[in-house]
Formats: sequence, structure tokens, C-alpha cells
Amino acid sequence: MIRAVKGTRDLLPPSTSVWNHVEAVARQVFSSYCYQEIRTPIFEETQLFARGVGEETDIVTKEMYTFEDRDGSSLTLRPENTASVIRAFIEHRLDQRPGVQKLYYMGPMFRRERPQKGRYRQFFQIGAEAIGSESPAIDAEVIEMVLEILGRAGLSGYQALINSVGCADCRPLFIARLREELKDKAHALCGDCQRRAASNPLRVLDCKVEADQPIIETLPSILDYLCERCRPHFAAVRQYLDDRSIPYEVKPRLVRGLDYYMRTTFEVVHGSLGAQNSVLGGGRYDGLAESLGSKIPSPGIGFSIGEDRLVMAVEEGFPARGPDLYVAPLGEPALRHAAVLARDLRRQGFSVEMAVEGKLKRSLELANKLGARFALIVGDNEMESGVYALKDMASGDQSNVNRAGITERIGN
RNA sequence: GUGGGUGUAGCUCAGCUUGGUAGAGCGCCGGAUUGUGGUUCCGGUGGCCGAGGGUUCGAAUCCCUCCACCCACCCCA
Repeated sequence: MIRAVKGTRDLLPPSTSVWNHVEAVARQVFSSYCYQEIRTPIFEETQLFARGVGEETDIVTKEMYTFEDRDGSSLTLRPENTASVIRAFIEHRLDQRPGVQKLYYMGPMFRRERPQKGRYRQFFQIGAEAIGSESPAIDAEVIEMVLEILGRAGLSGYQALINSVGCADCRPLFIARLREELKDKAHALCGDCQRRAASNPLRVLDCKVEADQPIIETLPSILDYLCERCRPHFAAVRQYLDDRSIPYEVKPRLVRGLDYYMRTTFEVVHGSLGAQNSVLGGGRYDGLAESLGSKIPSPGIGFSIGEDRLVMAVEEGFPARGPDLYVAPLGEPALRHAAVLARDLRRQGFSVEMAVEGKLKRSLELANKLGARFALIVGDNEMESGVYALKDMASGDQSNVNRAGITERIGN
């Protein structure tokens, strides 16, 4: 048997209705914030991600699906979409368009990791980028917007975490300080942290090992090292969030794994997701455009929702919806009559299923299993009189209604 | 890349310790009901027991190898 390849999966009904719901909500919210959709290619030149995401990141060093094209060029399935969006922004001179460029996207990304709960090799992200301003007001608006999506998608019980990771001026100073502290303290930490202390000291701050926490508490906070530009920026973001009464927690130890993040970073976590508890991550990336070859500075901020994870968290308790009406014709003449009737009702916007074979008993059985709200019986009597038997499947009540009566009853 | 867990019917699982050639519930199909679903009752469909090898008169069960899936680490959405 041929199966879906490791880390990929088929999304089947009824789950796909949840996916559609999440995507529809996102599009509505994006639209209300005047974000417009951008669709970039699924694969790009490998260099784009190597330079955009960061040569030393895990994504680039061990997780990319990279292959050689027939002409020898190196291509890569996108592991994330921000680099592509910035590439398109530069390529098409979107900086020449008026105002902040507000773009959103949704679609599959690819990373070759070991799959586990909430992690797949092909996974889906819904994201947005606001490019062209470094105003903290944009940061707050972006965070507000993404929380709006989560709420309207039906997610509750989540926690928003924010932080500032500084900029090219202040972060190096902090990292230097951190390295110094770790020289004395690293030996008491877990094995992973000892390794991180050398390779990526910021990661030590994010360690989840319980025994390490007392020591990690004593390490310096990046917030104490923010420079004269970053500190007021972060304060303003917080002020704007407070103005909106948006609940969040400042987590100075929140670090992100992609090189391009600077200043504001944020994340939303949810309890029902297993070890991969992050539903979305995002942040500011003011230097990214330049590092991808833009001659003009194009500061930006964006986020990406892990759609697989959001769907997982929202799916339970999502109501299954059956057809509005199940039409059960009795015999061939009735079927022809019922088919026209079904078409007209569908044109009116109702979801209508019609039995194309089988006895009445069987049809009602199916109407019940499919969760139809009403069943309509169309037989010789009904065709002759124009009065149909309409059955409320929940109560079992059956009434005789004419053609207009059908619309009226199922329309409520 | 590393560690742990699990593989038996479409699904959830029992059986494995103490080898004797497969079970339950749910689902699906049909009947009780010639134009009336849900509850109930009756019947039926359905599995080379993950794959290969070994031990044995005999293996779902014991041993070995492999594979797949899941969870976790790393890291991230």
C-alpha cells in the first residue's frame, strides 16, 4: 500500500471544515485591517533562505528540502514565507507603493524534521507582514490583529508572550555579558545548556529543564540591555497594547530561532498542543530587506500562525454541520421532480442532499446519519398535490407544506 | 540525528506472561417495518494478527532482524 510520506498527511472531512473556517476568519480579519494577499512560489533559490533565515539556524543547516534543478541550480521548498515575501517586495519595488505594505499569505511550508504532535514536514502557516515602518504602533496593531484572528477562530485559553530582543547595536553587548556569566555557571546546567552556552547563549534562557531554572533566574535580562532606541520602542509597544486592554505577559527570556528577528518578538502558547505548544510566533525584522539586497531600508514586522496547531486546538467542540435538507424521492418520476426542486433550493443558498437510489427508509436513515435538519419526502401524492411532507429530523414532527413553505421552514 | 512507546477487523482495543491456528464494542450492510430515521431485537460483512526469518509437531503468543506510526529530545509554526 502506498501511504502519504512521513510527516505529511491527508486532511479529511469533517476536519477540513475547521480548516476552511480558520482560513475564512483569517481572511475576514486581514481584510478589515487592510491586508491584501500575496502568493509567492512554493520553492525558491536556496540562497534566499540561507541568507534570509540565517546560515547558522537549524532550519538552514538541517531541515530544508533542497534539490538540484536540471540546470544545476539549487532550489529549496520554502521552510517559511517571510523571506519570500521580502524577496517579492524588493523584486517588484513595492516600496514605491503608497503607505505601509500590508500583506498576508496562507499555505504549506516544508521542513524535514522528525514528526511529532503538532509538527509535520509539510505544515501550514497563515501569516502577515507589515513592511515599511518601524513605528511601534504597527507592532501593536499586528499583535492586536493576530489575537483577533485567534479569538474569532474560536481559540480560548491561550497566552500571549512578548519581548524585545534588541537590535544590532545592543544585542551583541547583551550576548557578550551573557557569555561571561555563563562561564562560571554553565557547568551546573544541563548538557544541552552547556552546549548552548557556547553555540547560542540566548537559547539557554529558554531552557525548560526544571533544575536549571534557579540558575537561569540569576542570568541577566535583555531588557536591561536595550539601547536608547530599542528601550522606548518596546515601552511604546507595551503602552499601545495596554491602551487596547490586550492581555500579555512580558517574557524577557523569549528568544526566537530565526536570525532576522530584532526588537519586538512575540509568541502565543496554548495548553492543549503537547510539547509544541506555540500556536504562532512573530516579530520585527528591520534589517532583513537589506540583507537580501535591498538598497533602501524596509523595516517590517510579521507573524506566522501554525495552522495545523490552531486547527488542533479549535477542532474539539467545533459543531459538525449536516445538510439543511435531505430530499427523498420515491421512484423515477419523483426523482426528476425532486432534482429540479433541489437545484432551486440550492440556488437559494441551502445545502441540499438528495437520495439517488434506495427506499424511503434508507433515505431517512441516511438523512439522520448525515445530520440533516429536515427531510423532504417527494412521492406521487406530493407531485400531484404540490404539497410535500417535510420532516423535522430532530423532533420527528412532520408537516405538509407547499413549495413556498419549504423555503420558509428550512430558512429559519 | 537521539530516546521511549505501539503495531490484531474501517475505528478503539482484548487475547500474548502459562504456544493448540482470532474475539469484543463501535461502524458498515440487510431484515423485523410494501411511503417514514433516531431506541430495540435478529442476521450478515469484515483480519496472510506490520514484514521477513528462527525455535517448535504446532507461533498473534517465544527469539532475532527490519519497517511503519506515535510521543519526546533538539528546534520551531
